[in-house]
Amino acid sequence: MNLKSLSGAEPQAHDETRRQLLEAAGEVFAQTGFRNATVREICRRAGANVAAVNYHFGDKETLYAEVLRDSQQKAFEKYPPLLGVAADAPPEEKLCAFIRSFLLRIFDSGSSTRFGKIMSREMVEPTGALEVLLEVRIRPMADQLRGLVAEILGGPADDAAVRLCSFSIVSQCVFFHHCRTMITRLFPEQRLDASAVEPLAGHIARFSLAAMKHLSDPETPGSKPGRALPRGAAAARVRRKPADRTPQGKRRRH
Amino acid sequence: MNLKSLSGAEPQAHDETRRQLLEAAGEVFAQTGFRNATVREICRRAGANVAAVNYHFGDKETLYAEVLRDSQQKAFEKYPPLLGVAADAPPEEKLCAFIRSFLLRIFDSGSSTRFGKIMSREMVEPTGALEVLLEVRIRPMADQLRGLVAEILGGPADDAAVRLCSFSIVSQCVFFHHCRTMITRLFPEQRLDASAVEPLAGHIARFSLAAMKHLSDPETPGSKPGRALPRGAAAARVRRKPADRTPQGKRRRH
DNA sequence: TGACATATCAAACAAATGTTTTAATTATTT
DNA sequence: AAATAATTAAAACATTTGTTTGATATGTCA
Repeated sequence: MNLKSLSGAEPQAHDETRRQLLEAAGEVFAQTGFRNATVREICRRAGANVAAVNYHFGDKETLYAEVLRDSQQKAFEKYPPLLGVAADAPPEEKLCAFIRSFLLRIFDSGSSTRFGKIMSREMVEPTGALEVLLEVRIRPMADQLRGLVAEILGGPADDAAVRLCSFSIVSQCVFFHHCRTMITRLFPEQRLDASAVEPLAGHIARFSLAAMKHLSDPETPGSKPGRALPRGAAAARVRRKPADRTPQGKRRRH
Repeated sequence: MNLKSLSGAEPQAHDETRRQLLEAAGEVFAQTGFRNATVREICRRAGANVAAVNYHFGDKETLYAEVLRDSQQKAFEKYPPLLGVAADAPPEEKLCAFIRSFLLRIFDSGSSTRFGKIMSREMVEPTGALEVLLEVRIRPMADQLRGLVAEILGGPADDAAVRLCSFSIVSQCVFFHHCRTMITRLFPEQRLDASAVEPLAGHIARFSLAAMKHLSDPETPGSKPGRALPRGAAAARVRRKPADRTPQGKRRRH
């Protein structure tokens, strides 16, 4: 007897299992990462057999690649980099949109949150699946941002300066996601969900624009690049005192 | 017969194994993270038996906690937050030192690099060992930074603004470590080791100081906080076309 | 030297996990 | 309806991995 027809939740039973696997895998991978995720847990959530992943996707890794591709596509479909601004808008306004979209892609409470979570892990522990995404999505986005920054900075294009400023902008965006754990523990009052996007995007945009507009002001301190570091001053080491030598493990029976 | 005395590399054989375990564990944990690291690999590098970790530390987790404590202590001993500035120096100068120390702690090519690598992973996947570190090291450092920022911003202390600016500063520092993978692939020419610290610190300091000095300038765009988002515009989804239904796995024999 | 605590080692254990196998079931086509 | 292909299911497999065990060796101290 067909169990599916009894449960009565499947419109077409054709590749329903496959879809549910993808869905469940998205949750699990986002929550625990590629390596920590188990195909058993994925199949359990999908209501499928343990062998289902291998049957439908070949192996765990291809399933993961599929999930990454899927979540990335959905995230960028929903929040393209220049969401809601005209093509001829001034670069400052485009930058605001860029930042806002970036944060939305990370903080959206829907299933596209997966993208942010998975990307966070890919940063620390990249898998093969990152390669394609890098060329297809990340590099074009990086180019786009550098273009905006160059426009805003004005004057003769200094590649290094443009790159560094782009880093500064992106870093502020990813920070709130990557360091979420730490931020939440240090500042429990700091909201870190979709409702936080507007204020955060506002701050990042204002901070970065103010910085770029006045980066070359002569009065700014800290702009002495050749400044040497008094390294020796703090290099004095404290000798570690010999501590208790008893084994730290569970007490042995001797 | 004593193998150690034959190999002739141990000054005092007392807790030499323990020390070597700690050293090897530092490498392995930094390289692969807590969960991916195997005690077998650690013991192999330490030239010890598989049981050594459990004998000397009880279990893998306590060993990890010990490694984190150790690397954190070394990193902050070598690079305290306000490395090389006088106590009565102006806040701008202190901020420069703060940023430089932060980067040095992350990029130092010695064994203290472990601290940065391990912390990166703790961010994404925190373990119990993070708790103590948070209160002992991170919170004081966060307070210190907020103090500096408040001084630099001047005027009436706006807690939220101070916090956001602190985030902006720290985010730029951790970015270069956390997103190392991506940065290196996008910009192979960007150096990301100890030699990069001075230029990076210089940029971050200049960028952030310029931002804070001119954050409340009226001419800065992007400071319209209530700006609504045209959400509906991009929400149109593309229907996925039904694709080839053949199983993706290894061909079955049927 | 002999007794006792400490340390090391090889082997085994137990649990987790990605994958495969074989059979049964369901869907599709002839 | 019969035959064939696609899918699901239960069990087993093979490997990895943290930990434990029991024996053996080593160092210390009476």
